[in-house]
Amino acid sequence: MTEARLSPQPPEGENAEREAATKAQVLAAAERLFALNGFRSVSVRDITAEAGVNLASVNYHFGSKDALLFEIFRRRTAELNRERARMLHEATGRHGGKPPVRAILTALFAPPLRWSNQDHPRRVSVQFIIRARSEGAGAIRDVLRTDVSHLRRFADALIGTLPDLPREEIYWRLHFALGMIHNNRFAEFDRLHVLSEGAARESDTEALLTRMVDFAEAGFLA
Amino acid sequence: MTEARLSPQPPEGENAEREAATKAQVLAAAERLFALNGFRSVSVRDITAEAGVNLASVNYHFGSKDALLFEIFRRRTAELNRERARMLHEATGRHGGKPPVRAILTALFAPPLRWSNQDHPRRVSVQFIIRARSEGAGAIRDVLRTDVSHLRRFADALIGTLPDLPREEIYWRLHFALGMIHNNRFAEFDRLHVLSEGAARESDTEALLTRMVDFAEAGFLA
DNA sequence: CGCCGCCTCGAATGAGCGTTTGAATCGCGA
DNA sequence: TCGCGATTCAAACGCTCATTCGAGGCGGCG
Repeated sequence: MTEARLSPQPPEGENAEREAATKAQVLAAAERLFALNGFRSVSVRDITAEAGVNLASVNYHFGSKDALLFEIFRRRTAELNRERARMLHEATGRHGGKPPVRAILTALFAPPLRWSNQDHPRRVSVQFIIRARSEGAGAIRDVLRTDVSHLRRFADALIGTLPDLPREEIYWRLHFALGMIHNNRFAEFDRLHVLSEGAARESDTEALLTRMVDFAEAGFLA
Repeated sequence: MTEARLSPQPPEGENAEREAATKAQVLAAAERLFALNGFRSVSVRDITAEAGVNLASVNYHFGSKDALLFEIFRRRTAELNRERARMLHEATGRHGGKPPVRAILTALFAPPLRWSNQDHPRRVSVQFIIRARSEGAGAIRDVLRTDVSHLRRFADALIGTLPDLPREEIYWRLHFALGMIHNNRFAEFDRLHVLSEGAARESDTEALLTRMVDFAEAGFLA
């Protein structure tokens, strides 16, 4: 966890936005460390060391360690939900208001899967969100439990497309589909690699997306 | 987290086995607290207070807090795997060596779902296992990554029943099916309650089992 | 009765934690 | 160049944590 810090001052050069470089470094380091090791295992000292900034920066810029976690969570989920909603909206337009199940599921699955791509800038964000969802307490848990507006779009789209399926059934199947995504943690992939003796790899994102949509679509149309 | 302890000496009376009462109390309290609040959030003091035993008991009986976690994890996963293997074995016998997909999936899903029943003695164990799987580090992570012997039984059964489906595909779909179970955390159920406005409740275990098997079976037969 | 393992106890240890503090430094408009 | 608000810094604070320690209790056996 304790690692030597390199280049404390120059912010790696890749990022164009320059205002509040310290804040951005903290956000990036914290997201990465939280995603890999969880919230309670990572100390403020770990974060500031990795970011190459002073220990007090976290409390100065974010107020507390909890607030920092929530801030990252808020940003990433908003980003993810926006992308999903955009894809759902596009699919709705493409299909005259009633997108097929396959298009709805693709809008749900594609964003987190594409983010998981090897060289995607949001590579760790999906892992972060999954961890924050399951480990997060307090404010995060409250949001998870009460804010269902994002999911409702998808539930409503499915209800419109599958009018003969009882709503209760649709909610359950949506729950199952979400479980399929949340299981995409590094550790689970590792187990899959071992079990399949290397045959099943998640590196081909589009193939995995097709697989997941196939599976879930069949479940919804059962 | 800090709670007044009641009846420190008499072990609640319900449990017949009396040897090493302290050890058993610690195991029960730790499992419950870990399941509800996670590993890092729960202190040894919380556990011993809830169990009504001395602070030093954990280190005396188990060596360390980490070892305690691993011990509970080992016991519960062994128990769960045994139950699953038993059901798979029975289904295999019932169907002359080639159980249908539905029977295989039922053997996989039924044990954790039945444990989740309101008045089942293993009610918190499923939540504990799910949390330990996602939060556990060190020894637990190693076991998760390398010990696939239990899953292999199910993968092999599925391969035998679906000889035309590429093995790689079977491994992926098994991965998806496992995700459906791991998503059965209290917080996710809460969200489902809100989304469905109370329509979807997990209290009817057998109905939920049928739903899950229906969904996953369709995915496998797609 | 007296000894001896096993177990329990209260107390202490030292490390690590999140957070606070007040001074130093920076960047920039006047 | 000066002044000032925003930021960064090293240091410390107070607290909680897992773990350890040595003394004491207890039960069974000689």
